Amino acid sequence: MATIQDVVKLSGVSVATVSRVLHDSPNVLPATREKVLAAIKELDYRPNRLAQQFRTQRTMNVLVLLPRLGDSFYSEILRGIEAVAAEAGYHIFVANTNNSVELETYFFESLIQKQIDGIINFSACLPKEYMEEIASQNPVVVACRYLSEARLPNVTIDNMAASKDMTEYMLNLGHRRVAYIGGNTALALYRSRLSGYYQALEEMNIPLDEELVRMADPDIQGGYDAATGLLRSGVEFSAIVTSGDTLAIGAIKALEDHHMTVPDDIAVCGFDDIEMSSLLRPTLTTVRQPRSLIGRRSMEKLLERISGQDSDSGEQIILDYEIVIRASSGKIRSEPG
Amino acid sequence: MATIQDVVKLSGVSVATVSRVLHDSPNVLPATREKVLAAIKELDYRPNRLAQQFRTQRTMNVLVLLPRLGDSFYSEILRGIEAVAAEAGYHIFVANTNNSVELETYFFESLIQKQIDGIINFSACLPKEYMEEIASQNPVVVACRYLSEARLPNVTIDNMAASKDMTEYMLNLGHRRVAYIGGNTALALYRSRLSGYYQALEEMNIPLDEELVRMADPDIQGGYDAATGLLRSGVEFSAIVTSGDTLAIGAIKALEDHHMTVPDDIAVCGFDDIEMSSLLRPTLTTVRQPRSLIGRRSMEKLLERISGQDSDSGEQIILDYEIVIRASSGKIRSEPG
DNA sequence: TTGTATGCGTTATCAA
DNA sequence: TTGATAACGCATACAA
Repeated sequence: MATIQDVVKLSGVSVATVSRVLHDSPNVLPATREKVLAAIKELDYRPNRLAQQFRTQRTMNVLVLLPRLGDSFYSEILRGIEAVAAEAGYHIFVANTNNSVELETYFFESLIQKQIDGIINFSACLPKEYMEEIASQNPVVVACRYLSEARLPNVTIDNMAASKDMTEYMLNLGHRRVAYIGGNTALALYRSRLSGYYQALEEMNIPLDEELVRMADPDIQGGYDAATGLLRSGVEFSAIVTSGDTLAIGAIKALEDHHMTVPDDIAVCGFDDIEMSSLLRPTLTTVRQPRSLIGRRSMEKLLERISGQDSDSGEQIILDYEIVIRASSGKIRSEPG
Repeated sequence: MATIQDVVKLSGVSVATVSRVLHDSPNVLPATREKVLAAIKELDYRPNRLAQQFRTQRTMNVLVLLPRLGDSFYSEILRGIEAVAAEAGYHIFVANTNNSVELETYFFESLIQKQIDGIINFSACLPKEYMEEIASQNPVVVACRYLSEARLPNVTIDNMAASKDMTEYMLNLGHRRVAYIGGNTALALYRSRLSGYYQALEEMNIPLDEELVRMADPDIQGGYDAATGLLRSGVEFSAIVTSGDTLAIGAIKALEDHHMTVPDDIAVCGFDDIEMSSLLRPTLTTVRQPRSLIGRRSMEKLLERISGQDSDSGEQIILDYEIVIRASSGKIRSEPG
């Protein structure tokens, strides 16, 4: 690879001038510029990015941290992020944290060390205080995670309200024994959704039965296992609210395997509206998050943080959600079940 | 951030010694090591990665290039890659090319410039010759793409044979008018699968009707549109072979929307065996790729290339596939047609 | 066993 | 408008 020194030799000017040409500095004579450009072309010279980044502390790269790559929930979000990033000349890298604190720490170290210009974090397993500390000094946006109490840029829907709305919808269908299958409440995200369920019950004066509340890995298998557990425990219920579409899909499969019909025997609803949810039979009633917008807003916010315009690092961006009624929730029950 | 110079001042030794301690060099007196370690701890000193990388030309980072992030097909592959990478102390970054030559070029430039130590490329939109050129000088593994003629490390199944087997299976069920919905044949991957279809027809002496062959975007919508086109054209067929599960899923949806039953009216099969395929009704008959193994082997191969053991850059790794029979292909037809 | 000094390729400051 | 030169933080060859 040719270096700037090679260009210097061939063009007969100084490094400073080559650098000026490279960055379209105005104070270069056209003739000089031509000479330099010719040399660059002849040598097929391209500036060494690592050296540039080392020197300038800027990479024009942004990292998106996902808890689990391949969750289709994130693909549309990423498209939103990429659209905004491309416009601003940034490139997007994605990394998988597997909800591992170690991995997340590694990637945040990359940020602190300026190997990347910013992080949009959908993972957020690190302690809130630590995240706030880092976010106060580096461009960080947390999306779809954390409670509103966190003092850092945060793009999300109101998970509690959405879960409450969804639960209320089910209750209004006439269900009184409504089970809940949720993700690990160690994550604020799932805690919020569970609270929404609690609140809906409370407001409608329906007693809470802890037997009906199950925690599961937030995937199809997790939903399957949790629903199986509910059935085996013999506890009575006519509907299941979940904190994720994959959980709902797994639960439906378990119900079917136990010869029950959804929604006729048991009504089910999900959360997220992933692509699959409108394709499976029965189609899934769920909460739709504005995925493209989540992506766009997150990246816009990050760009503000990167360019330093935004000193208020505690801003929350709460986006609208939408309850999507499909087949899995069924119709109104004539008599409460 | 503290630098190595700060450690030098605090510990009273030279940079060289600090560096030795940092890299567990044996030739350091225990007492000296203690002093340095104490200083490092007190200053919370962490080596600047960018400077290290710039100096050593090594990053311990590997990039995985995907044509489209969020395709669940890749998630298990990535787990395989990550498992092998973690063992070797490497970290995985993922980037989306959207099948854009520009983006892919950008990321390969990152490789050439040593911003990353290697690339596993599932995208591969660049001209074969260009890729071969880069791969001959840099650690590159191409996976699930390209023909076997390419002279670079390549991990894949035999797409042609798999597609031929799958088509033969459908023909053996008694179908004679078998349509094909495939991805863009600009990609060798889809060319191979289409050839498999052709070969199966030829070997069984079934005349080829080009009206039955459709090209589509390799997603659900693409499959839906292509199947709709087939139905509207009025051409006769009793089965559809596809070059991807998403295409098959879209096709099934189109058939259902036209009041046809799968597999009773039309039999359908996919390719890849993505997660959804065993969950949708009807469950999908398809070709299963050994995804975890594809990931592991790709990363192993890349590590060999990185450590330079492997001078033979043309090695092909062809893995086994498996035909998975489920509901969408239906049973044997008593009378052909 | 330890220290000195050089260079990696670039940008940026200052002087001319 | 241009050039000389000093950083950036680290690793390492060589000397001591």
